[in-house]
Amino acid sequence: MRSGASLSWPPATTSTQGVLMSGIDEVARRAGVSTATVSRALSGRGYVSDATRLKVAEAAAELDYVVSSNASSLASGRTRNVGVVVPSLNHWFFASVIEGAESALLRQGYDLTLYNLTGGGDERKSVFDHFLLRQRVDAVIAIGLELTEEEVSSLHAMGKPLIGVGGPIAGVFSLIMDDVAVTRLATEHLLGLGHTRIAHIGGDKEFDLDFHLPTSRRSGYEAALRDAGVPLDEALFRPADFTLPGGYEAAKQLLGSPHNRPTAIVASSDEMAIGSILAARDLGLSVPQDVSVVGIDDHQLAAFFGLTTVAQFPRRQGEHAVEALMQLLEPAADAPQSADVPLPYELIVRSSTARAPQ
Amino acid sequence: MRSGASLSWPPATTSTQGVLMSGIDEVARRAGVSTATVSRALSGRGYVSDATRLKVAEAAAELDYVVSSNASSLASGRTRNVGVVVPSLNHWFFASVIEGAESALLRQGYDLTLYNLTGGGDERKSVFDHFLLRQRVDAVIAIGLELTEEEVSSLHAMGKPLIGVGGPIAGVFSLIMDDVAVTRLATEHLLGLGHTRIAHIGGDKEFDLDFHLPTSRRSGYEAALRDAGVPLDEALFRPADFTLPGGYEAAKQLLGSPHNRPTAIVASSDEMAIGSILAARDLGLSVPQDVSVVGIDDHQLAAFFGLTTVAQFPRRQGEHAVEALMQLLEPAADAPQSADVPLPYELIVRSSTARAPQ
DNA sequence: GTGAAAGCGCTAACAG
DNA sequence: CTGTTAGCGCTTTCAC
Repeated sequence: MRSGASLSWPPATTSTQGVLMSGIDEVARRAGVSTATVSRALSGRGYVSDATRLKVAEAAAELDYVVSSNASSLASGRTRNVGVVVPSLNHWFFASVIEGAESALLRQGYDLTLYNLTGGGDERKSVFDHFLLRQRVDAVIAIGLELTEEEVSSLHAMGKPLIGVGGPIAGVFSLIMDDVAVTRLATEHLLGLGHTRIAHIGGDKEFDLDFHLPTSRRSGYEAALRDAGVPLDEALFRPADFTLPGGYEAAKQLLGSPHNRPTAIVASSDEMAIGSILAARDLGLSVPQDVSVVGIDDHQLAAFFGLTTVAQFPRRQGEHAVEALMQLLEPAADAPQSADVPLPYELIVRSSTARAPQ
Repeated sequence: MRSGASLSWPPATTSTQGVLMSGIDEVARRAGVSTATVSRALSGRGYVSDATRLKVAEAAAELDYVVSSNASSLASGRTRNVGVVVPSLNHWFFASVIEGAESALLRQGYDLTLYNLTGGGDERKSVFDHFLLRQRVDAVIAIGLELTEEEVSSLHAMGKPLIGVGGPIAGVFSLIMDDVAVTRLATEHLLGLGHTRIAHIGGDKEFDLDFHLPTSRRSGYEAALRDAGVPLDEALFRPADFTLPGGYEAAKQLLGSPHNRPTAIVASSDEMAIGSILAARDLGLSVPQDVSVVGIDDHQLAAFFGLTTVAQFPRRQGEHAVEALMQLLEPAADAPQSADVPLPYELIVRSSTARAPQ
């Protein structure tokens, strides 16, 4: 159970602090300047001569000085920390957005504190009523979450920037994909290969409550068919829950239908698309000879399954959210780019799609 | 791109803080006591009469008072925040441990700040040299990471408790599975079904550098065979990288061998086991009639694939780590349980294993 | 049990 | 460009 170390800690001394914590005044003394100058030199805000800045930097390095973020935050009102709220961690999309945000924040010297709402209602309430309000974060990023007006306005009242990723939040700046266009592209790929009986596995109502993502994607699919003059067929739509097993079930139904079996499937997520591929196999149908499958995401397993998909680059979305935040948080920044560019997406053709049979 | 809200924030006023931030003195005034009493009443440390405590709680509630964690941390030296360092988020095991830790911490009123090292060497250095030292965390949990002596000792010097999960760290208290026993159990399950040509897909050297996990698992496999009097066969071992594609490749080699094809496979992870199942299918072999497969993890997809596996409950490991930490961080705690209990594991039999053929 | 007062370690005016 | 001087909002001795 343990690797030879005892649980008690610190080893022997019970000093509250570690031993070698040098403070700003030690650095000041060593560099022969005032603490104010040290602060300015190290933080970069305010005028300091290059010579002084160098001396200070040296002194700080020699002493292994690291600012106390608490003292700094208390004095300045800025924490250099952002809160990230997610519904769950065990999802490729959320995890990827967080990874992107985390590395972008790290680069800026910011910390990321994570609030995972998997637990349920109580957790959510305490996060918004308590945790996010204790002056520990400068801003919050909400991923794949629809916030209530109350939640938005309490953050709002604290003067904390809030940015949404993966779904629009009423009255809040959000990064969202053009879901209509994405699904249209996937569908057009299939139409271009000569398919006309194209099924769609979309999200079910439950998901729609949050973001209308299922609806948007479905309308992209329908628009593509309409433009191509292909009649819509209710029987070719199946709702599912975005997971692999869900996609499997839905595809089984679609592909098992005795009449007019679809020759292609557009799934609203790669996991559902992979489930569809497995369902086809279990029915003895081959992909892509008998049925073509296209997903949306470019999930880590997509390549392995040879899945044709529309990539949506979630890591980049996380980075993007951070960049947008920085424009608000760091007025000094040279505003490298507006946050107003559309999120990129891209059709990646692999081996799960081919010319329509016959 | 945006949902109707402009990027500028806060809406109009440029006040650095929000509007309605009540401080401890307002609470004190309203409750008719001193700020010191409010602090004691709300934090629970120090003597306060029940009557006073109640009055204070009411006043605080009415004012929506939330302590400023920075001010509190600066004054007390405790941050009520723990740092969690992981190699990556997009892994079932890591994400699950974090989820467990996060919810346990939330329950204790602690925040979790995340340090994801996916980026590479530089990132890691700055996390350990800078981020973890700025007095923002009371302790750190390292998941699936081998820390260098330096890294351990700098945390150590700060007096910060450190606990490892998913691998032992030299000289540091760690939660680890009994990997030998786990793999032995999986192998014995197969032996009990009459299999004797049992292959093992383990981790490759790269992973062994960190935790000797591959080696431990392999020796559990070998011990089980030895005890059953089954001779070892080098040809029945294949290293892989713990991923689904990796398991697929390895299983293809194993199951494609012209002579003495194994009738069963023990994989060191569920993803590799699932890869093995897919490989068997692609070779036209059926699972479990022709070949049995058992994994280790109880990954979220295990049930869908009918995979027999040894569950290792990573969420619980995260919670467990937090409990151990709390014993150090909160002396007042009634020490409910020693951290010294072994981590639980459990064989879950599904449909990927059956009696050996013939 | 409760209040008064002295900081926690840094930043931000303000002078110079 | 740099130093002086006040705090940031709490917690915590120490008296009472």
